[in-house]
Amino acid sequence: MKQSYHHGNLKESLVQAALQIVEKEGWHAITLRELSAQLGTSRSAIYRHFDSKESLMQAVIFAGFELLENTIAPIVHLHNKSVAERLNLMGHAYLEFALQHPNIYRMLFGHELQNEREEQCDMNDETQATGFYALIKLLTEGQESGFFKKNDPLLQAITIWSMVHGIANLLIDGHVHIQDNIEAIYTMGVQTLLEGLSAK
Amino acid sequence: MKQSYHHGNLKESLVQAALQIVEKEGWHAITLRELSAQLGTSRSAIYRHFDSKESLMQAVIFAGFELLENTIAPIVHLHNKSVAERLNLMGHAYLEFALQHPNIYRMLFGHELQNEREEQCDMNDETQATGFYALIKLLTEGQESGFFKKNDPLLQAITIWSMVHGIANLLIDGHVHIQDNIEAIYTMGVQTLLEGLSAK
DNA sequence: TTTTAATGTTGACAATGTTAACATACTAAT
DNA sequence: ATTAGTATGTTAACATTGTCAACATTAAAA
Repeated sequence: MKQSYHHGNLKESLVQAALQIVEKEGWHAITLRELSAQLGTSRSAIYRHFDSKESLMQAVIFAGFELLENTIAPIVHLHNKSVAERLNLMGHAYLEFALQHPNIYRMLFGHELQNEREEQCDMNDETQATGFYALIKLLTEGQESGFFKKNDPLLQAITIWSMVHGIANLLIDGHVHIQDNIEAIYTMGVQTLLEGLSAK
Repeated sequence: MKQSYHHGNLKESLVQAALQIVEKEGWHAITLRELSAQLGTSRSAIYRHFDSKESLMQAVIFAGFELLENTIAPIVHLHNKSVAERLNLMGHAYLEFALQHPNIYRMLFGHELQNEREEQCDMNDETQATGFYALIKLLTEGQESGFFKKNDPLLQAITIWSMVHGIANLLIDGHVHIQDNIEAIYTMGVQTLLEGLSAK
């Protein structure tokens, strides 16, 4: 009978409950009415904490990026591993995140929430897009040590990201159905990024 | 005053009008009521031709894939060009399609219409996924002539598709903002697919 | 001509995000 | 401690959407 009139922690609870719905059913399944019901509040209590559903989604997106960052960031700092090895681990962790949390991944990188994402995050800010800028830094390091071709590291980073993002999307959106061969696809992608497809 | 009671060509008109809405505003903007209004029929006339909105979307998706096929297919048969050149042209045309018709591209490859897509198209059918199987055939040819590394051409095809699909998605979903450098990104992608990023 | 099938219309329903008007609880100043 | 003010929560209502049922009109078939 703790049904106090005030929830006490509604704002954060809304974000977390929403994030769980995203994880399970995708962000389209988020319904303000069901969300309220789940938390035992009324339909429009949310409007005391967020201007709109869009505004709530911004917070959910932010929480989602934190999950991704927490997966990737630790790998960057494994200074005992080689640049190549760290890149490989990053790519692997990134893909695994997409495959294990496809609905969150789609929320983070899909088109429909582009406005909400840009409102919340500035991807040109190095302190926010830490993963991408870590990738660039690793590539620069790798060039200096003679491991990678000398070239614009930004372009190289986009190329690598494209490959992994492409693999992730093709898999989670059902365009590629090679059972259990996900590892083979990833390996082929890495090998191609390093050595290319040309003979010799 | 040709306002005859029967439209005469409603089914096809619905698909075409819907496809135009997709092109301009994305498939989410499709509203059966507005669609009907546009065609001068009543809101539920559509149910004489399609079981549901989902069923209409299947037809729109099919029409969209035809557009893409018409862009790609001719290139496959340029037998006077080398395999490498044809692959390059295919990739370029594919990316250009995605950039010029982002909303159609998202409808065709996005996750939300996965059910509708699979209901309509069997991507494992060589006669339907002609582009993908043409890619595999080109790779097989290229391997035989010694241009490409000997390897599973299916995996190679997925790798190439991943790269182009990844570039397309990063660009049309606003994750990469390098003005006017789209060509540079594509070139870097192709070069990497061929030669890899490793030095030496 | 009559019957049947195809096609189109109108009215209604439930679900959703949102707002306005009202209610309750916590906080701070007197 | 009382009071005023603010933060938070509730209820009722609205417009929009896809969908269905019941009815209307035209075309095709017998």
